[in-house]
Amino acid sequence: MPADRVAPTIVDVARAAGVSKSLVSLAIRGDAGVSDATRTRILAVADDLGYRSNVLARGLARGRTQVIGVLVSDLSNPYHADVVAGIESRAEHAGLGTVIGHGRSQPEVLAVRLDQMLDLGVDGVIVVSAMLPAEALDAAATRRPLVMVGRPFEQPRRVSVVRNHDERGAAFALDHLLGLGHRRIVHLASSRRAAATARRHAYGEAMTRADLPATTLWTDEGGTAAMLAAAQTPEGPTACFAGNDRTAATLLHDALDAGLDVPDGLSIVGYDDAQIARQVRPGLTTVAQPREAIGREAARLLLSRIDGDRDTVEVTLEPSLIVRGTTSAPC
Amino acid sequence: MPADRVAPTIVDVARAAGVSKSLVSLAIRGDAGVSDATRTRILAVADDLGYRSNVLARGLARGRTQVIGVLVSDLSNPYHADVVAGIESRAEHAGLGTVIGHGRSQPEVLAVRLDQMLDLGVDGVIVVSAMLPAEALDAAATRRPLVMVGRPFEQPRRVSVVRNHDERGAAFALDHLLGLGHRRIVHLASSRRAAATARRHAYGEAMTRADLPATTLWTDEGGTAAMLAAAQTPEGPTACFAGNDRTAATLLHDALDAGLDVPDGLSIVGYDDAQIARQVRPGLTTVAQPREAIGREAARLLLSRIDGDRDTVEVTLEPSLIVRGTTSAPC
DNA sequence: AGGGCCGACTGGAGCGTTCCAGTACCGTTG
DNA sequence: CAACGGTACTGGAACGCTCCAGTCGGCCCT
Repeated sequence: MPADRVAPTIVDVARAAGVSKSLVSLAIRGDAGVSDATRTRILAVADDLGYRSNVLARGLARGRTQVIGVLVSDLSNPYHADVVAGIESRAEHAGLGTVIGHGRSQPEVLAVRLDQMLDLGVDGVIVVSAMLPAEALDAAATRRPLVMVGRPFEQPRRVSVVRNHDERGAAFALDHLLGLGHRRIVHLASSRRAAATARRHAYGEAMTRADLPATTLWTDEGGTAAMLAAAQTPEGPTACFAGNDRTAATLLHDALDAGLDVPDGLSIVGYDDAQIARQVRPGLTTVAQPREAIGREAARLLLSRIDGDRDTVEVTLEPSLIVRGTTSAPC
Repeated sequence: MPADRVAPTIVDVARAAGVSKSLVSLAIRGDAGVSDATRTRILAVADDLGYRSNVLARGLARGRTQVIGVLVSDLSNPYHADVVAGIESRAEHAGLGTVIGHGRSQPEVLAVRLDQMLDLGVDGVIVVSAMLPAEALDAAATRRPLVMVGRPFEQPRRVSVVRNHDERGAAFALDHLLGLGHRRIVHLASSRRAAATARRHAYGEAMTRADLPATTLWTDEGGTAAMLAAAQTPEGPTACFAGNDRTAATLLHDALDAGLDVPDGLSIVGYDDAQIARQVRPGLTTVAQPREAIGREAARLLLSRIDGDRDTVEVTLEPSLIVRGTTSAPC
């Protein structure tokens, strides 16, 4: 294909093959009702000319582009990357393309990107971000099917949700610590969003069930320092369940700096199995979300919505505990 | 806008405003030649009806979609995220949308995504990945303007390139070490790709210029261990210039494990200012690429190509040295 | 007063598809 | 042998927009 020649259209193929454009269209889409001989001839000619069907024109005529959009709030978050990989593999399997919109963790940018993707004609959208208000999600959902990954900020209507079971994950973490023999376990929280809140509640319930007092400290109120000071007293906590890995990693650094031994002086469990959990030393014991599975499930739900299913559902997937080096029996 | 009503078109707006669809089109695109009174009336009506211009139809009619595509090989790489942010800010400034295609570090997936984005009708593509063969890039470049970020695997024709000045960055690192008084400086290499090779050569030249012997060790040949063993002898190296931060971080871990003091027993400099450079302790001294600037520059080049500029150029941007805790004067 | 010009606006063709209502031809059947 | 049904194929309308060639007044100039 020489440079800069205008791309061949279906009519060029039709003319070259000596048939009508309608027949070329049918042949290319693999429709029945085209004789085998004609089909192979048409396909050969199309290939020969370097013909590529124009998605814009097809989208205009059919109202479908065979492309789904994925809106992520933070590209550099490996959690998002894994979810996206799951989405892509499922979409690809169904013969759909995927484009990604990047919101740079800014709600306004996120909203703009969402609109842009819908304008571009995607058949549906998966939102991997908890930063968008319910009204923006609902507005988008009136245009195209929409599935959201993670706990929504507020519960939108008309939107399916896929997320990990935060309560269960927190319970895993607490069972692990309790099983090791810890009794004085503190929760270090750093966010008041939905997922963090669920984890915090589950912590409280696990402690209550074990007949132990629950204490939550907040990082934005100096909780990390308070936690460390307490841990160095004889009656202080022997373990900490942090709301996420970043919080846990910071605590770990500060603890080591303060001369505390981890895990022997203080056990730490995080949540998310973020990249940092593998990079700190000792490696962080944490709760892992089934990220790719979450992505695949989200794509599955979206595809069924695109195929006309009108129900919006909520799916929770099971997380799992990953034991690394920051937990041991209290001494 | 009640749910599921079909989206209003330009004709609906025209009818409601009592003008022709052509005039609506002109008014909406801000074309001159529409009286102010009529324009405001049309815009009000459009807004009222919740009209959104159909990008597919516009793209079909104009041959332009006002959207550019960004192809990245690895979403979870923060370097890529920063470059993308730079691209987006420049594109947004020019009124263009951005969609991202994700290649999951697999050349075949990358190629498929590239085709898909072109099919979708993007006006141009920026490739942030060195994994695509020159022929795939050239093929894509015959369809739309294409700019690539980073050193191409092989040099494609018809493609503009934006990258950091690896030679200069390596020279910064070496100047820093030499300035501190180091004389026995080893290079630890882990890749034979273009950027790594440029850094290696620049290391060699800097050493030659300082009249010192150059030694390159390869990680895939046990270079890290050899490096550490040598560093513990009296006449061994006092500093190491690593080809990238991942290699440097591994060396740092292993050095600390082996009981070597960093920086006093061994100084280490990395390259890239990856996330990990900030996470290790002590923080890694490294060379930072101007990532956002690279993205903005790539977008600028692409926009000018889209506007009809036919020249393909190659732009190198200046990196900078970031001094953290892994370098000090030799003792 | 007539011609020319300019600003505001219109109608229709065209972009590359899909979809629908046909047509032509063939073999089967009563 | 005419009616019928089915298969293979065709032509044109439609999708929602842009673009181009006009039309229509009103104003200025000579």
